Amino acid sequence: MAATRVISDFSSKKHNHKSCVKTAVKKAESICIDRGMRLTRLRRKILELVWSRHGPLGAYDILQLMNKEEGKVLPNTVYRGLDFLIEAGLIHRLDSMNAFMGCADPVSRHSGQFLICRSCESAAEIHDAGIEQTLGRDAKRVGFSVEQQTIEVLGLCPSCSSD
Amino acid sequence: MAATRVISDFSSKKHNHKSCVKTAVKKAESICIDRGMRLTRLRRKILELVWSRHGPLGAYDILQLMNKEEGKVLPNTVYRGLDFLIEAGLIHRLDSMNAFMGCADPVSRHSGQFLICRSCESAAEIHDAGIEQTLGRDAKRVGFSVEQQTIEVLGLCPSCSSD
DNA sequence: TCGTTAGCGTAATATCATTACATTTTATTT
DNA sequence: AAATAAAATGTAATGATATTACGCTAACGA
Repeated sequence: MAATRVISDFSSKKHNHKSCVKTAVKKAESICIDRGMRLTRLRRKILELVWSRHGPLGAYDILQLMNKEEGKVLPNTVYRGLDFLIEAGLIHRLDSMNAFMGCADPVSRHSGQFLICRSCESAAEIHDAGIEQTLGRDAKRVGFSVEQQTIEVLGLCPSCSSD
Repeated sequence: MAATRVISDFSSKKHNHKSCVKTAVKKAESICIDRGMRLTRLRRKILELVWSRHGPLGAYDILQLMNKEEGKVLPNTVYRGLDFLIEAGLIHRLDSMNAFMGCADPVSRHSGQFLICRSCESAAEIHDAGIEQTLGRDAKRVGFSVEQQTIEVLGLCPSCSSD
């Protein structure tokens, strides 16, 4: 059985977050160049804002940040940016929260698997190929062909568990 | 490894759907009596409407049906009914669709695992204990304590695949 | 450099969900 | 049976999330 990868763990309080964002933007730039996609100023800015936390961020939160840091921006603009970033695999959408989160491994295209803390709203992304396979097998059994998986686990992160 | 159970399969076109609804309501009544919960006229009606399809139904769809079949009803009323039914385990919420679907096995409490057809919007519910276990083990590895799982697979059902 | 396409600005609107408070119904106590 | 308490429902307003439509501009490809 394939190993489980932790794509992004719950972050320690003292990590240098700016470098996370920087790394994410670098990866995004290189991916977009490779694929002939255009990471415009606006899109890059939205990506940075999504990465402002190690957890999901709502579209209207992003909108607010945009309005603070850029000029006036309307919802539509943010959603367009988010759509592009999702399309490019640079962020994931967390359906159970109506929120968005940066992907630390955008090179390998995948549906995200998330552990979401209901207390501090941080989240970790993992990738367990076994789950993917198992779901695929289950689906096949009833004649269903899989296109996309939503796997989101709600609970408490290590630091909130210990409180 | 525990076997995968199909809780509700994709329905054949010729099945007698009225009997599905009837069965669901019977189960609901017996469960509520057992647990001292009150399945009121309104709640029963909402349960029936959720069961009007073998697939997820939106809250405002239900609202519309309510307005047709009962007198005037406001959103709040529907959401309250849905909250009760979820609480009771009689229906599930599908986060990826903002929609609700009846549970054919409400006796055993569980988070649902769904295969959702993007074409005809029908859905099947399965329960693969292995996935639950595996996710639990993955979570434990990073110190996360699981409370609830959202597992929703989007794709094509057997009959839409063959078109 | 011309025509086409992709990106963005802007407003309006659609869709999904909750809050707050009044009223009614049901259950519990006396 | 009457008084009280608790649960359910009625009603209006509002909040939160997301999309549509249309026009303009910037970038790209021939």
